[in-house]
Amino acid sequence: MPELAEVEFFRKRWSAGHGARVLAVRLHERKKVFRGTNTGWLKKKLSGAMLLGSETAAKQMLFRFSGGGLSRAESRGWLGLHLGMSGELRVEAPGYVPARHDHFILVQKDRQLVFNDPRMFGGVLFAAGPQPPAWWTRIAPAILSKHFSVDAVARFLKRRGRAPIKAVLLMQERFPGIGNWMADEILWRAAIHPARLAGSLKPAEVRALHRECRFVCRGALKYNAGVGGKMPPELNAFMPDSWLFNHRWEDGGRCPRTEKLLARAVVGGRTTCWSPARQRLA
DNA sequence: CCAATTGTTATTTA
DNA sequence: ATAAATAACAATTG
Repeated sequence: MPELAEVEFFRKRWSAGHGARVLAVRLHERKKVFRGTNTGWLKKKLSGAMLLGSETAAKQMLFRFSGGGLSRAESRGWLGLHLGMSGELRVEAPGYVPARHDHFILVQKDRQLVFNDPRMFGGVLFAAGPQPPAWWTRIAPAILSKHFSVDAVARFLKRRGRAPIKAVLLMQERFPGIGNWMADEILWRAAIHPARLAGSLKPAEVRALHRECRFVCRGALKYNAGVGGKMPPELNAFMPDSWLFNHRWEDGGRCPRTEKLLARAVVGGRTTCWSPARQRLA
């Protein structure tokens, strides 16, 4: 489910708890989402801590804490959440009883912040120290930042020249936050067939790809991230019908620009939707 | 029972 | 050695 904008959408839900203390941490320590994380330590550090604020980068979320079990020298706690394929964040009432797949809960006086992930491809990370940890600072610069230049994209496409462009768009090291539907939306707008080899794109196509990456990120954030309270299956209600998004899963769906039938196949290992009338292989 | 799923990573293949 | 393809992870739904 969660790509760039949905991740931002879920982070905003938990911002209800900014400025409030964590009274208790509830977690299922043997669950896969805690792989590589010391849950006893995390629990100790966060109990009594103040949730200061949060941010997103790509598909990651970072929540900042102070106080609680953190020492004076550590100063800050850094909670990283990744939603994987099926994760979501919710806010529940103080008396809420954890349900199936609620793997991690921050209990506050007026609410409970719930991390739920049935398939557990997501993850919970934690670090303590004055500066944010490497797993956060190493995330590639955002597509909507000035570091995402046509040149950088062109160089990356050359380096990954023999892979299908669809697969390359999913590489977080250069296209942070892009997921399956955004990649298809970008290629559809740029009129590039998803199976084209990345190294075969002409300069004009690389420029179009760069432009549409930014357009789709902006639009996704505008339509998906700012809408309060609604769950993702309903998010598409806010996407314009002029986007591929609203047609891509529907059998017999038609391209909003050509009205011709859309095609679906596995490209680069993922189910891919495109408009054969707009996106040609040659 | 089979196939599908908006993600990532380890392993295998080329 | 490098990069691309594939399998695996886990749970649920159709």
